[in-house]
Amino acid sequence: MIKVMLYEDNPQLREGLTMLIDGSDGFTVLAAYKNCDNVADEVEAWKPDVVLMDIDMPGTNGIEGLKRVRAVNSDVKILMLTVFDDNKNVFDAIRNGANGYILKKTAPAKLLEYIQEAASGGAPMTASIATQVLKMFSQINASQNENYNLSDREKQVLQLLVDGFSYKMIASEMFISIDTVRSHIKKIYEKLHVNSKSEAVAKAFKDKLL
Amino acid sequence: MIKVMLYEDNPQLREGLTMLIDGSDGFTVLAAYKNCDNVADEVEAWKPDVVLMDIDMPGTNGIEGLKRVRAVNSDVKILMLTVFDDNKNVFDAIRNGANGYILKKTAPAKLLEYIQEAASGGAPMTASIATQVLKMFSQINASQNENYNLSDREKQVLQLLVDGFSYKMIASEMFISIDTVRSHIKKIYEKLHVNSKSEAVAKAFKDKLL
DNA sequence: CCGCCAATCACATAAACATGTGCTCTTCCA
DNA sequence: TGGAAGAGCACATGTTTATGTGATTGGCGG
Repeated sequence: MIKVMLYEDNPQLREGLTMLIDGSDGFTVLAAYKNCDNVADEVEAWKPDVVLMDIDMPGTNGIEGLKRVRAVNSDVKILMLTVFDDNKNVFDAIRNGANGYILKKTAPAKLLEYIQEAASGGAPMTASIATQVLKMFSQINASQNENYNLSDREKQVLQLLVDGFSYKMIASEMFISIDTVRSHIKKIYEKLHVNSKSEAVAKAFKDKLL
Repeated sequence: MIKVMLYEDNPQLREGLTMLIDGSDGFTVLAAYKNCDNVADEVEAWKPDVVLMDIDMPGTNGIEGLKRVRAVNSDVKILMLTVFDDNKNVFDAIRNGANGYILKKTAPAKLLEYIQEAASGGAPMTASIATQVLKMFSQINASQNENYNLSDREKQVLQLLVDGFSYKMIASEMFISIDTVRSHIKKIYEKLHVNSKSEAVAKAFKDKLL
């Protein structure tokens, strides 16, 4: 029996969902609230398996509610429920440890399926939400790997520069003379098209060279 | 009618999938290949709506195949198909523009549903895959924000340092004297606990200060 | 076998940086 | 109302970087 809690401000929807879920085999609704003002205490008291959390609620919204629950409990599964698949909320929800993110227009049968999946450790999400997530992901990793053809030795030097070593320190770290360090660094600058240490360091991070 | 292409090295599975998909209303299989060696040409020739691509194939694997298709066509929907929900492949697939990622053990009815969703612009994925994705996401954004209490002016200066400006350039950019730039930077170093420009730049990236 | 290139070292010079000390203003708030 | 903190400026000194020119060695491929 999967124990569910519900946070949804709209009375019709709250009742409808309660009836749907509570009336289905294998599911029970422990409680349903119209806002998240005391969500942390309530979740601790009822100890549900899954919490369905509307995002757009007056007062404490769903994202804030999510944070409060996660502050005291990282086990309970939390499914975010929303009308729109807008970018910012999806992002915030994911970042704060939501287990899934589904649209309100989801068909009842699907919804039960999603709750089931969440309870068993999966991360259900509507396909349109998943699209958002993938898009964000590829944005994050869009930065491209130009190669720059750094030699092994040059990569070592660059790594040490990034770690904040001075020429002198690099020399003693690598058992070479400081003048050799200079040559390597000059070469690195040419290859990266920069002309200062900090630009090289910045580029190393931006282009994920190391 | 959704036009599907198939890349799968296992003959049984290839035949099975072909029959399943081709035999279902609203779907047709244009072609099925056992490897991706000429995937780019083949996809260009058949112009499918959706490509089902196995990841583990001898010769050109699915990820490589994905890349090749994406090099010439960014519209066709590509669903990756695999036995394991292992981290690295999921990551690579997403990064290279896969539209969805599903497990081979997915039930036939589900599979058709997923193809349908992909064709209409969604990003279907098995719940276990979605879990992986969310996990990666929160890892990426796990980096903690120590604040360091940089003032607005100090943040500006740090930003310019990161962008490769010299003290002189910063001074003229901010309409202040070079000595003021020095004071700001000394203060920044104290707050970040570093003592060189490149360390500050590195820290700015690592801690996502800007 | 010769040339190319990475890696090593040397010397020299000018510019940029790091650090210290000390001085005004203004704003904010206890 | 007085002190803390941010912002601005000045001068001084020593260190580190950036850049140039040039040389030696060993490996690899045509």
